[in-house]
Amino acid sequence: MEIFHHLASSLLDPSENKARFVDHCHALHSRVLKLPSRSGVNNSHRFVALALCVCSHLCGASIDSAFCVLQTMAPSDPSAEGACSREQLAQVCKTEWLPAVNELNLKKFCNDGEGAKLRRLFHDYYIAFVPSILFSHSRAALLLDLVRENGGEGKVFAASEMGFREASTLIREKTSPFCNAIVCADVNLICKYSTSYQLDARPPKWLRDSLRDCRIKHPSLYVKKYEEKNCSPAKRKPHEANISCIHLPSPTKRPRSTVAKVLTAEMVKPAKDHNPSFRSPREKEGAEADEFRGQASSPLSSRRGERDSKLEQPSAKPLSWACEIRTSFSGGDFPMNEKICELLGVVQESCLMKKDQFRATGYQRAIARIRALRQDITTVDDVAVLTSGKGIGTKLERKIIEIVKTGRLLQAENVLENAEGTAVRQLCNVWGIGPVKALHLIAQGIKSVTQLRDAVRHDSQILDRNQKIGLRHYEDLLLRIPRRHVAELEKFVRMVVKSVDQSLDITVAGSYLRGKKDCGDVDILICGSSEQLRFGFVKVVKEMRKKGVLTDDLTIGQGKYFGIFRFPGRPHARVDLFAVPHEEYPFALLTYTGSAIFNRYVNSKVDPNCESVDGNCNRHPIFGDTNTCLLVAIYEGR
DNA sequence: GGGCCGTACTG
DNA sequence: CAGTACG
DNA sequence: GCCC
Repeated sequence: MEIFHHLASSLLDPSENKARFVDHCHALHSRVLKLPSRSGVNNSHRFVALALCVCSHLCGASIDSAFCVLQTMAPSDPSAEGACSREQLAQVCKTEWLPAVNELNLKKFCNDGEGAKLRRLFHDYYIAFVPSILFSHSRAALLLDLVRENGGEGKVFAASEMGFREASTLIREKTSPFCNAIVCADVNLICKYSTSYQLDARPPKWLRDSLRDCRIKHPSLYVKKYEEKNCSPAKRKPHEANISCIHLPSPTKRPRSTVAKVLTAEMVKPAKDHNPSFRSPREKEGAEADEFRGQASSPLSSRRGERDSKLEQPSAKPLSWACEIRTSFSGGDFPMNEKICELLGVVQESCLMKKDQFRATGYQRAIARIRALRQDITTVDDVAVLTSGKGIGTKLERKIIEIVKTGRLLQAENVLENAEGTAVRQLCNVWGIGPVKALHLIAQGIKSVTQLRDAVRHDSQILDRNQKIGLRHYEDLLLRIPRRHVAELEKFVRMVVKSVDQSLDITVAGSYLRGKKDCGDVDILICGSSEQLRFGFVKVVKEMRKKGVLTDDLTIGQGKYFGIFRFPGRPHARVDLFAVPHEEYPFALLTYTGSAIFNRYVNSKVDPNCESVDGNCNRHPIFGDTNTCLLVAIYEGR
């Protein structure tokens, strides 16, 4: 019922309407309780389904979009992520609720104004989510932002009015070039997103114009030079509280070329020009393509099949962009996959402890790939699904088969029994302590966090400043942060930021933006012009400290702040603040949204020899061709 | 057998 | 510089 | 660990 109250309070202002609305929902609610239970569908699923129907009915939108709206409005509602698949929910909607909801005619509770408000609300999410079929949902936010900033919004995205089919066509027509144009520009540029270059202005007019018209204006305009800035701001230490400004952009250490880089006109070409498969999705069918499609489609597109048959949607778009990386799927119920990931995770961690980072990366990629799967690996035959792609070779295959067959992994058990390994693992969980430090400590006879605390009491020299902070909050920092708490922090920080400078705004990036159901830390981008950030960023930090939310500072660097926050009555948690000038925003958002594995993938595509205008400069690996993203399911980390 | 991301802070 | 961290 |  909470969902309905939520729904009612967000949508219906006059309390009379609201009460009646809730009454009707109560009626539906009691109807739910009388329904017989069916396999895989419990009553909480029914509530969700009911809420979906209400949404859908009120807005005249598809159940799928309703799902997105609902998820956003009540993201932490546990029933929304239960074992019931989206397909099942849709089924429940159709068979059990849609008639009842239509019959009630809930629309009468919204007068025109409210109806418009509701539609607007829906519309906003629609914009944000529809592209998530074409782009992964985390990139969709980026797209949305860029599109809005460039005034392309209204016309292009009258999505909810048109219904899904037209919208998706439009988006395919318009937004892909948009996205390609900005974010994908030049991989080299993206990878240097924040610190190496400074654009003159944002958004440059030439770019704005061509985005608005979806056309290249004057080719010469697209050639832009990015010159190295070599200012070197003074270093500041976190405990020196009297910092008053930061320097943006950061001083640049350019590891590679020093030659000016260029953005070529190619970056604003529509995607179809680069990507022959863009428009002709069904060209390369074949078993491999099918499997890829099945494996790596985004959550929304997983229902494509159904929609196809129902609406006869002309061309279900296959993946064309490498950014459509499937994010690991938390809503599913794949016990064996989880088991495999858990056991491989143990081994992965042990590799990390042994400083065998590359082996660890190997495991990490494999785990991410399995997490992204939406089919449970229960038989040895299923394992073939994994080995046919990249990232999982013979040795991992053997281990996975072992797990599938026996439910155990000998190697993992050995690791867990190993006393030293356990000690290293525990110590490494302290923020600031890595494998080397852990081994040092063990050499001193310190084998657990408890012992470490004792030891520090006697000799505070054994840990540095940050490690002590990490140790102090050891237990708290191990906890994952529920989305709902992140959302609250977001609200709070935005409030603080606005109070410091109206023109600044924030974006919560990281795993939150990737839609994870909980997060290890919170990454917040504070966006504004360089000038405003220069003082504004530090003020924000100070202000938050003043309000008692920041309990410890870990580091304060050029435009970044790592620290620890706590809301009263809640555990401490890690928060990262990044000052992001407008001109860097798309790139910063891209990197800070991650995942880490995705970033590595992107970075690995950078051609170090690319130093000037030439065709090779503009490959588009992020939104690139399907062929390169078969691997991609594995790029979603935690 | 050799590669595996790029960057930035701390001490 | 190595170690640790960020995505 | 995987991939070339």
